[in-house]
Amino acid sequence: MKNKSLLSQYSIRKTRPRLQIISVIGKFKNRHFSVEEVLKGLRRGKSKVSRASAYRAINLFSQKGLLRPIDLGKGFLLYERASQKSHHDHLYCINCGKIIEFKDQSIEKLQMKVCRKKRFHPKSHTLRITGLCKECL
Amino acid sequence: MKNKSLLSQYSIRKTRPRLQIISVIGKFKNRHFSVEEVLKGLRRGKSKVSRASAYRAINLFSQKGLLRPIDLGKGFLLYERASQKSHHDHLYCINCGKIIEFKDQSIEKLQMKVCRKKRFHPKSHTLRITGLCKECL
DNA sequence: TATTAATTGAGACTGAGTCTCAATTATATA
DNA sequence: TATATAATTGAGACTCAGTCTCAATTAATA
Ligand SMILES: [Mn+2]
Ligand SMILES: [Mn+2]
Ligand SMILES: [Zn+2]
Ligand SMILES: [Zn+2]
Repeated sequence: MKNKSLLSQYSIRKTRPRLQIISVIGKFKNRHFSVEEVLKGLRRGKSKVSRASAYRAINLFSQKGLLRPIDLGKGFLLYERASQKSHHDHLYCINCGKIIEFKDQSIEKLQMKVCRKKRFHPKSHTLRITGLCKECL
Repeated sequence: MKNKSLLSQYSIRKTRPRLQIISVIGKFKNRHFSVEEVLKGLRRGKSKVSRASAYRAINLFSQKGLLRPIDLGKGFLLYERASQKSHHDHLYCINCGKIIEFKDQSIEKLQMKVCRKKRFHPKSHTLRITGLCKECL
């Protein structure tokens, strides 16, 4: 089945909790989601997966590259399916919560340049711009 | 005295807790610091300022522009004196915790350009690059 | 100095996330 | 397929940063 092969693809051992979590995540489509939302989804589906296992699984999935954590400075992390789109950064509307994605290759290049100058070896970066979207004026 | 005038400068009402907090912050020099570190500093100096007041004061100072919050994704905020240097971004070494500051006007301009294209009104941004500093290879 | 509004401290509380450990389950091998 | 071994799980206690409440205190101002 599809979710099982997804886990093998990322060399993650297949267990019932993990498959249920993957299935809930699938329902979010393209949305960014939190671990607590995954937990709610599990509960709605009568799944008994524990909070600890949900956090463990989602950390593991991020580790293995299946998910990508997104830090919008909300005090908890959001996640997105890594395979659905490649690296990008986010605009975050403080009024309505909307998340706008963008990708800017020139910014990325300049970041690399800064790192070279400082002899810094980047592992990851977060560029988040907070403000008001056009609907919120 | 110096700290009192600092508070008037930012139109912040002068109270003993706030003056003690400012004085502890002064001791950090240029270092980025957390609220809990300020609290430790207060305790070391036998001050009885409460945790609630420390958080309240530091939020107020950030509001008023005396401090600038820095989000390194550690699960809590750090702060720096806003007047000591103008806006800049950070490289953060995951191995030794070192924070390297940088300022890149071309990156800032490209960010504005992204915002214009998306009709987004930026209020603030965080660009943090996480990785290994040259000492940590 | 008296009035009024802002600030404070104590400690209970919240929310996200981690930890422990005995019980369960997946995988590898015979 | 049965068994051994190692990985995973669930329950709930726990941590840590930060917030809240509210009566008591204190600052600004006249
Ligand atoms: Mn995204
Ligand atoms: Mn800085
Ligand atoms: Zn909006
Ligand atoms: Zn380092």
